[in-house]
Amino acid sequence: MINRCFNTKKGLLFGILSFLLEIHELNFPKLIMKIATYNVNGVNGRLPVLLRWLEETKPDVVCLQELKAPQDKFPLQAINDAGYEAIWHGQKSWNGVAILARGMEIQELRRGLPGDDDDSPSRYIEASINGMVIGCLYLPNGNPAPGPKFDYKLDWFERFTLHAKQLVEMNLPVVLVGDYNVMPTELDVYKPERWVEDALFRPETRAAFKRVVDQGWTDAIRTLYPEEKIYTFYDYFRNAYGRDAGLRIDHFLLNPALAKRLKRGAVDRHVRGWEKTSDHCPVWIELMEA
DNA sequence: ATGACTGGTGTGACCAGA
Repeated sequence: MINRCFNTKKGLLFGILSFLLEIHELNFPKLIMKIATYNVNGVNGRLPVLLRWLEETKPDVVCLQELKAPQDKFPLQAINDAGYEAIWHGQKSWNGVAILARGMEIQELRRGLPGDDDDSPSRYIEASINGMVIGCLYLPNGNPAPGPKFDYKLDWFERFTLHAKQLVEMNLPVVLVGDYNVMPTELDVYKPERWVEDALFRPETRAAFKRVVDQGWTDAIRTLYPEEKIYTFYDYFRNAYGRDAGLRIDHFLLNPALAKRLKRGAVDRHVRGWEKTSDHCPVWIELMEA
């Protein structure tokens, strides 16, 4: 078979090319790094969906939000069996964030933001993976607004903004990814006029998001799709998914060192149509290796 | 505009989500 293959010029060329590709693969195993974010809305209740999606799309790094599980109820064994290492910051009933990585070491840098109280909700975890800093966040919802919950959202945003300022200027690639609970512009809401009073879309919220971006961050998905309606969340109510009545609230912010490596990205919208699914869709980007 | 779903908790006319 091989002899016959190399008996022709075409066959020989094919053989050489295959050999070179193989060498290339061996020396540069990760030309593309795929990073995903997924607000699972309960990591244990969502486990079959999460594992199915991991198997289907095989991201290299995954940021999860809304684990809704205490620290000792994180399904580590199932995640390991799927081929992923994990660090997580759990909490009883609500919140909770995790970072998963396939075939790479995860070095935890911090959990919680500078200035958080000791008993603050589990909304931020940060790690270094393969020379890249990854901050996984679950920003407070803030409703009803105005009120103490909205004040808490803006306070959290302020602490996050200060931390982001430290990271954006680093000479390392940095991504701040997760559920921001912000629709940055009218293009990110199916019906903007209905949401102007909502904590996810109020002028103060959008202004807070803009202050972070203006530090020098790149909103990866909006950069890839400058004009398109693209949603990452659909309410369980009123057949929102079927009507495409969605919101874009899950974001990747890339610092300048990383933004130049952005190649592709998309929402795994179909996952929202699965049985027992989250109200959020997984979202992912692909980065060229430096 | 309202209430419609869902997960977690642990049976609460519960809470919170977005």
